[in-house]
Amino acid sequence: MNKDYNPREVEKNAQEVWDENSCTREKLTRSKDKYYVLSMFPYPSGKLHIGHVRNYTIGDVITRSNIMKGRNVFQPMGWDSFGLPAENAAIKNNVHPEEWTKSNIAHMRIQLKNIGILYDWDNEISTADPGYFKWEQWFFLKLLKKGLVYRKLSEVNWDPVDKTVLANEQVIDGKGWRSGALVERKKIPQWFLKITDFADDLLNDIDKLDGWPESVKLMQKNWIGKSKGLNINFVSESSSEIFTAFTTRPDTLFGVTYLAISINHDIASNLSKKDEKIKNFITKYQKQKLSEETSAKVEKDGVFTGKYCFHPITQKKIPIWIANYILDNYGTGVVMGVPAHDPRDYDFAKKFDLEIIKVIDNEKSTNSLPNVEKGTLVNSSEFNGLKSDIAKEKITNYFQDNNLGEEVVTYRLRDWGISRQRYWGCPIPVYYHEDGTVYPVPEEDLPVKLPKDIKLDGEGNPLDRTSEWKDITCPVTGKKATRETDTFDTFFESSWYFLRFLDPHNEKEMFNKKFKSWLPVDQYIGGIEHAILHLLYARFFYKLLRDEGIVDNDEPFISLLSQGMVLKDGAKMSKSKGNTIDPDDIINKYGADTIRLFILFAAPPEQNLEWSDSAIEGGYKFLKRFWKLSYLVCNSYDVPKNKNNKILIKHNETIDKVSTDLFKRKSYNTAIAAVMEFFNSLSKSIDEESISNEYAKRCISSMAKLLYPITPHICFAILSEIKAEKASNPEWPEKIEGVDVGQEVQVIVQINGKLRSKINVKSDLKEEEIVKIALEDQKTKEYLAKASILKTIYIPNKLINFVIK
RNA sequence: GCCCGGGUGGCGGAAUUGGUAGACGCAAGGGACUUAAAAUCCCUCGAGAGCAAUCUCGUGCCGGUUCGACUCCGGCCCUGGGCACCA
Repeated sequence: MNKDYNPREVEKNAQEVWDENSCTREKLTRSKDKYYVLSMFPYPSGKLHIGHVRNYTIGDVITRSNIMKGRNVFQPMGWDSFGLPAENAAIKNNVHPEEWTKSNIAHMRIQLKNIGILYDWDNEISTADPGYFKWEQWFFLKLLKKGLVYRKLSEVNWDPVDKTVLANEQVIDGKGWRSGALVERKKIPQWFLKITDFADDLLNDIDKLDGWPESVKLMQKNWIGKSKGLNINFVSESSSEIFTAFTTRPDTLFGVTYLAISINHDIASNLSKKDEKIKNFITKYQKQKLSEETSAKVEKDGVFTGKYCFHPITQKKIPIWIANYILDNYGTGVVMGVPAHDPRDYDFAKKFDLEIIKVIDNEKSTNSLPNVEKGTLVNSSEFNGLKSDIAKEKITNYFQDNNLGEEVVTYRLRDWGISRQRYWGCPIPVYYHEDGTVYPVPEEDLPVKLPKDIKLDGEGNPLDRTSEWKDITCPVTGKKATRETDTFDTFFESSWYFLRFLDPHNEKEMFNKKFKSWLPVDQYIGGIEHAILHLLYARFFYKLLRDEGIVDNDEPFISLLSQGMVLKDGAKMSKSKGNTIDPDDIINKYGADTIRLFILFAAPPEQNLEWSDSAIEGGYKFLKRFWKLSYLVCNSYDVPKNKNNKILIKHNETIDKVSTDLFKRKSYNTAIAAVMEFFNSLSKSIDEESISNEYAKRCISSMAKLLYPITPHICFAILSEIKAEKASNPEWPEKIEGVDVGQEVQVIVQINGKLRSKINVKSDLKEEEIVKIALEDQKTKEYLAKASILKTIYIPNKLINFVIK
């Protein structure tokens, strides 16, 4: 051990030892005490960013602390290597996506190794590897056979200049990012997975996810959005046409003053054939994207169809409009307009001067409309005076009994569109005959690989333009055929990667059943931005795998830690803002332990983290002090006798505290604070020479063990110096016995809830005795002098509150 | 707009089940060491009043519940994430 802390040397030594001792294959043969730690694998964008460092440091703390507790921990790492940035780089720098991706991976792998994370590198995977994506093609064909996959027309962002489909992020203010052309909506046939068949399964199983944050579970529940409502039939005046509107608020039925239908509704397109005005309206808004967000925010617009229908109860005539804010992928694409009780309908009615009838009364509604709250019905004939919930039920029954409508259950969740018109993705393994018939690629021809020789210039879809790849002869019929040129959504790859990690080199199957016992993943760690889509798709995929008998359980991730983002100057780090931090710079300057320490100390894991250059310096200083003190204790501290055991009590308290923080609370910042506190006390005891050499060593060793999961390199070096200890993955420290009996505790004394005094008492005293001591306390006496005690509240070992007059 | 988080000193944060607000750290100020600087070490550090003991106020804003509220309830403001083709 050198006198001075040299992170570069310390880290190199430790990493060499860990590298040599890795034996993943042997580990995976045993499932006793198995613990599968998974951090969300990165997209290989080129450089690790601080968010990755945070994610992977948390994963490593969980991994190392569990190894120390004797668990058999598997922690893999790989690459989510298909995706848009590779194509963008190809267009910009004329480099092949594969080449670009591979060199990024090579660089980022080194970066990860430099942080000292204990990965099972033998099991590394890359999703762009045909050995990986072969199995998702194989699985897709299973689903196709089962009828869980279908094709339908669906809208995309179409850049009319580049003749290409754009991702949402490539559309800026409605214009294409490269061409600047006004982006249009275009309907093309695309593949879908029937996730809606599993809506109830996905919803109900959320209750099994005890180890997930409530917020994430709630977000998923709301996303699935199961709701009971009523499909109401409105009969048209002029013909026998029926408009079925879905509503979750039958209680507002008497407030309906118009009917609004979506521009994509069949009736709308029929009318547009005859009416120029309607045609223009539809053409205009068909070019614009309509999401829930735009539906809420868009300037409401509409066109009157000239038609009316009858209110199903009052028989009043109601105008039918085509409106730009009606979603056609939720409900029926027809909405009953209730301006008084829906903000969007309100805006619409105001603009077109439609009638507004208030039918719900509550405290809030006295003078402000629209009012979405429940309340008591008014202006609703025989339903007047009923509360919303009862009215909903009665009105629903009325409709069912009179065949005017039907109670239905709807979901917000939509089927998962998995087609992407991109080159850098996994080819969808089907082909088409000239008549359009779909054929699955025979299993023995899998994987369908990507052609290497392609032209990527931002125009069109390269696969569509590569006829050597696209045009084939049908292996079954010998007829001319063309391959599917769409590739999978990259969420497809990340929905099952945690299986493949266990058996990455298997050429015969997706995943061998002997690894089943390693599932589900015990601890999953990743960014909160994935709370819905990725996690929902992975849960869905797991159920599909279960139904195929590939896995045995219902849910893939037992416990989930959703980490917050890393901010600089209050904003998300991004290249455009120029506020990025390169982890390499920090590691070069201070070492990996410092960045690990800082990133865990600066904020609790699930919260956003504000980056600070000066605070990182503080972490470095602490490690230097820790090194210096350890050196002193190991080399030149020689005090034979222990003078008091306060510091030993602190030793024990710190072990308790850090154990709870690491294993139960996942509160790494407070665990570090506790160790720092202990360090300060120990430092003082050593200065005062009140602790013996033997106990000082014991304290240093415990501290190195407590910090081992967080700053493993320096702790490895210090434990090596103490010699008696196992330096690599040591055991979790134990308390010193017999030092903390008969402790004193501080009890605070409050008068009317205000802190007035503090008393020290033995922790095993009874309530009466403690109250007696408190009443004798000088300060308390002063406050109680002229008062009478109305009530005494005692919280054991914490406080006494005298309520006085 | 909707769904889910967050708001506490100059800054990052702590307070685990409603019970001492500000642990731990950063920055700042003062001091020691040094020819000097760096490094290191020591002291002070929410606001106001007071010579002091000490007192009053204080956890985004307004109100409520409670002996007691950063914590629970109602309303509002600001801010981060998600809204289905970024991953």
